[in-house]
Amino acid sequence: MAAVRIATWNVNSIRSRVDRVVDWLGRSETDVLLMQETKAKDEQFPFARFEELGYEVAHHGLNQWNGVAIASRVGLEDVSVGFPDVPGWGDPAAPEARAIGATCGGVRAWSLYVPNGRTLDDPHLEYKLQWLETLRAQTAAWRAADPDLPLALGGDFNIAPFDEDVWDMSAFEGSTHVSPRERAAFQAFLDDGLVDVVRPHAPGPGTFTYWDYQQLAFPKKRGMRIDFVLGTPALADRVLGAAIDREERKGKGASDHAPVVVELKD
DNA sequence: ATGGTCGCCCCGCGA
Repeated sequence: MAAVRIATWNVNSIRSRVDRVVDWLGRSETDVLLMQETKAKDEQFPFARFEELGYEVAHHGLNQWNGVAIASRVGLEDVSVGFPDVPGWGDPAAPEARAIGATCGGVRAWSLYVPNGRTLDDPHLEYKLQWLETLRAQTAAWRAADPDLPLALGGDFNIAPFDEDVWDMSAFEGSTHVSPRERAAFQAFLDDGLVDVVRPHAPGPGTFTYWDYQQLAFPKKRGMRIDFVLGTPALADRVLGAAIDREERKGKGASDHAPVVVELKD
């Protein structure tokens, strides 16, 4: 088999975006697509549109708010959802975090939608931080059990880890996504030895994955880098290249996030 | 052209 291409994409509603998503899949030679914000219940997900292209799909969506999915044409095994020990997890009424994992082509891949946090004084921010710490500890446990695990954590982290990851820090004073506590929660993954496998291939500043729909943010280049693929060393060693496909942010009917693509050698 | 939110299933709210 040739190289494996893994992508993560916050699609902002799969039902409103499915034509664009499957068109992109057909063109991009992506083998494993991690999707977030499908905004669909499981019974609403358009599985057939992926299956007819040769992809298996696993979806985890409890309500209209978020929902995550993995589409793979290189196998989809050992699917699991969620982190049950996180408060709020599994509450169907919670418009909050979702996670789904599977083994695809020998890589353990997770599609993550990290809680937004809303505002610095909102209880959802504490939930976000707790959720991230639970994920970090879980990831560390998996790695302790299998040091050579090729693991990819892909998704919308709702954190801009460095100043260069937003267009203007002064516009984010008092905001979530850039606060020291959120950045520390992200940095903890890096301190554990996980690697942002995209940044070396798509360096900043001004390299973003998300642009708000409002106020002409995209043409004005007012974006944020909040979508990431973090890999274990066993995965990072296999990275041939990575890119943010900002072309997909263009035009009518675009998601507000661009796909982030990582290519791995066998 | 990349052009002044979008998408939910509720008509406001979260992002």
